[in-house]
Amino acid sequence: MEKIITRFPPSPTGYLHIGGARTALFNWLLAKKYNGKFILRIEDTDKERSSFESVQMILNDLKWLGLNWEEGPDIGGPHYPYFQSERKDIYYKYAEQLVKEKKAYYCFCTEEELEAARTAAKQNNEVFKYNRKCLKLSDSEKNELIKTGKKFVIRFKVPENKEIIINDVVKGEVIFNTDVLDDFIIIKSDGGAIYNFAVVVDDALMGVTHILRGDDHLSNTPKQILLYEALGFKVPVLGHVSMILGEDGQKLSKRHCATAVGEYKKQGFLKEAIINYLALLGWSPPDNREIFSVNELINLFSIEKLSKRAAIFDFTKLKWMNGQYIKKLNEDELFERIFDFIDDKYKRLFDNERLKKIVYSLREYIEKLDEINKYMSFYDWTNFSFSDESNTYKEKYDFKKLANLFIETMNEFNNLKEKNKFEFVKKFQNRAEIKGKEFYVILRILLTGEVKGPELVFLFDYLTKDELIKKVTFHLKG
RNA sequence: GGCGCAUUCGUCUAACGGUUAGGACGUAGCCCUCUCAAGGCUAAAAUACGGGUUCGAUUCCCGUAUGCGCUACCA
Repeated sequence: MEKIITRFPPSPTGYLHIGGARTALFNWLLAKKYNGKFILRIEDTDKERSSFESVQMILNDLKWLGLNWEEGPDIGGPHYPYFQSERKDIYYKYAEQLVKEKKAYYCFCTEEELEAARTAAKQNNEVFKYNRKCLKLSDSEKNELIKTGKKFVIRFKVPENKEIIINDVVKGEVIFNTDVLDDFIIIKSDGGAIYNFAVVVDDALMGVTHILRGDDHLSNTPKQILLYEALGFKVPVLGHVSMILGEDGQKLSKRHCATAVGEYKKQGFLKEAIINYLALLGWSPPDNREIFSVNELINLFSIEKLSKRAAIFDFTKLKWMNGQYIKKLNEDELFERIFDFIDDKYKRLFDNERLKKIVYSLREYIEKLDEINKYMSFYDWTNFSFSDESNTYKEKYDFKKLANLFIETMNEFNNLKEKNKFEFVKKFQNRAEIKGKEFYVILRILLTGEVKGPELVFLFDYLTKDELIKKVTFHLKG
């Protein structure tokens, strides 16, 4: 079997979009599954909108997700260069070839002329198609125009009334008639290639065998197939995956939630969770499972299970999945990955060993790494404040008195190791004379000011006797 | 406007002519429990509409509706 070669060709007009990441993932999974090759190519034919910063961001985010490539702009490869902006000559060469074969022609019509024709067509309720004015130009007329320095573009001569059949591996057979197309431009007046031409030349030259991309490209595909055929290239396997939408069914945008992969990283999403969630958005596994490691995804991935439907991005489910991954992390892994998210305040309060254990004790409470600080205050013995929910208890009990009792009792213990903490709690309960569950509510308020939170026993596990006393002392300060 | 694609619980999806239409997130309830989470169990919740084809349609075909995409010297 021929080696599978896939690619991801982002245009560097911003950060890596979550939808782009999914497209990259599908292509990457396909390449990995069949021991193929995954190529990264930068589509920066539009100089106005492209930037080098974007290239950097996109590369970083892809690397962070673990979607590595065998050929690309930073590492090179046999089909160098991997920036389309540096491949101008190649495109021009192939365009000239088409002109020579009379499959394409020079067009000297100005943008203004075309715009006028377009608006005229619109007014008459007609479909605009380029009128092939320049196709009728004689060689001498052409040469004359070129001599005067008149700018020109190269147009592809679209065959008339021909059916183009796309055997899309996702959508199935899709048929277009060439009559809906007009002679589209392949080379701009500045000599640069238009997207549809550049992709075809690049994919063919780079030996790309399978293309999975957003279905916004489906309508471009007949043009591309025409070009493949005209250039004598083999048409690769094509699959158009539906797009990712926001909760209102509109294209996913910042209005809905974060769209940049980098933003998810910043919020404390694990790359495993993002990969897993994205894989399930538009693809389904053979069984009912939902949590998959990257290797499992590589094994299970198949084009046949790609969905035709557009999918709405569900931030809540992503969070749930992220929580699942966080819970699976061991103490060291969690600490390493969450460290940068922890407030310096807490890093000063606890040494790393203790901080690691404390963070681990909170792993079931967070769905994103950046939520950790919200729960860290539970352990903060340098601060205290009553929450609103504790008000009714505040009226019922004298916390000043309880605090004194707490400290008095605590001082009878050298430390809180092992059984001591339970003995202390029992002793304190007896002296406080509060029965059953209510006692624990009171103890919780006394120690944290809250009526809810992580298990109280953690406090006795990870804070020292002195720290607990200091914490309770806040009640005595008026 | 033209062309194309899509349409199963609120959301992601399974069922490739025969199922009580399955799972997951979310929601609600119960259990566990010092609270909250986590976990376990249970419940409510879907085949857009109208025609065919067929013994039988979520599934195949044709319309309609709705949504989306393309229709650029953007990608």
